[in-house]
Amino acid sequence: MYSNFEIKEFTQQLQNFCSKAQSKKVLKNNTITTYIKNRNQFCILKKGKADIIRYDVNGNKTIIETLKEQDIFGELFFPIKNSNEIFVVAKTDCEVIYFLYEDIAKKCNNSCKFHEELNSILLSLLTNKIITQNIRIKLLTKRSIRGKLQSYFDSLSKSLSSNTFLIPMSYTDLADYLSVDRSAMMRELKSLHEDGFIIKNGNKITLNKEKKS
Amino acid sequence: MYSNFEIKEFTQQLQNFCSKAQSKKVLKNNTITTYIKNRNQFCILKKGKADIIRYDVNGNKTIIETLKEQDIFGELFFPIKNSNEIFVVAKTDCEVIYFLYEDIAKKCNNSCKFHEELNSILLSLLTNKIITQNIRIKLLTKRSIRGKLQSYFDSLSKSLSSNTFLIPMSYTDLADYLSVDRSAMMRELKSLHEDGFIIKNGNKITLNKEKKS
DNA sequence: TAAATTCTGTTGCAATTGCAACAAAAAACA
DNA sequence: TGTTTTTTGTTGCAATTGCAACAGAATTTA
Repeated sequence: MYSNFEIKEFTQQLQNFCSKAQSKKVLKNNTITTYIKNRNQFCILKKGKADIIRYDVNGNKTIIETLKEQDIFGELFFPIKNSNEIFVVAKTDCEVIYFLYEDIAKKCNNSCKFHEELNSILLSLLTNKIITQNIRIKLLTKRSIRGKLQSYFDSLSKSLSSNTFLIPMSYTDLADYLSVDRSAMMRELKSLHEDGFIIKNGNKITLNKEKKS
Repeated sequence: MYSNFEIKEFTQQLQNFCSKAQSKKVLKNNTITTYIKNRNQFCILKKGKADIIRYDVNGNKTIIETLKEQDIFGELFFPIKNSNEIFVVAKTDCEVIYFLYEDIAKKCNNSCKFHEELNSILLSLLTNKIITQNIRIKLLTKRSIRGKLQSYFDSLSKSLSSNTFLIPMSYTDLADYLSVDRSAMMRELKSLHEDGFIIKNGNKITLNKEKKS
């Protein structure tokens, strides 16, 4: 598997190697891409943060995924029925590489080194995505809001190697991400604080390692 | 992307091409593999059905994934802390191909056609996995048991192109898969039936296309 | 800098869900 | 085949969660 650094190196150079890979810059709060039926677009987030969101028929918003640098996304992963269902929205100013699967992933006749490496890089990116999704699924399968919060804090704490951290999104978005009611989540945060599992100070959380469950 | 048929063709021949890919047969209810820290095993389910399950500290069982033929799994996708956390259990008699990532995915010097194709096939398998996971996530983010059931029935109905179908697992397992209490789920099934959204007859479900929500 | 918008924190209340427990049916086993 | 185990279907009750609504803080926009 490739390291984050190697992947970054490669994506930075992608356009030099392949004219089919295009890039664009998208300002904060703008739509990076919508999901279009029967198009097979891959995108790699070169810079910035973005959310993949869905609006259901009732207008309820769900954050499907939160994307960070080097994350991959695109229609290939969502066989959708109707367009206008899924959007990718820039949370900060972003830079995106995008290309069609057909244009780039097929073997070229002269089996160039570039395409070989691209294949390997894609493998790495996809594996990373699967890992991220597994973490999300683990979290969503927790039966209670408390369990979801603890699972989320746990993975955040692990990935940052610290018991104290800032929640990297608003509590409103966190509720969407955990797929629970915001006010119920706030109530549960208070209760976790009162029970001594966490210390909450605004969006700064400190886990109490003594108390585990 | 490769079709299911092409992938099947390829996996059947995998062992002829590569001595590192091994296979084994596992009888129903036996453990196919446990997840071992720092080992990078890929497995492809050649024949049969299997579940990836997790037991948490309280002994609660969660079905993380249900695997069917051509599905891919392995440690690469679960960065786990402790072994003995995740198991893959055969639901029917199974045949499995397994190999270490290191042994097989690295470029070989003579850039053989086989490795090139393997890389492309892996890309296809991983993409399929991501799609499956996205369906699961979509389902799990539904806030109510009713929503989860409808989302599940919907995708089942679509993949089988029929409004009538048999649930491919027991209701006990379905509750695990949807991550809800079984008795509450049974209650909701009854209510869906009474409200005319479905006709339930044992494990046979018929969707009422008139009623949509 | 003022106005508008979004986010946080809170609460009461109603609806949903989980838990526990049990009997009947079905499936697995020996 | 008869016995054991698992699954289904049900219910009462308690706990959790979602919904609605609101005020104040913080942030964004003009």
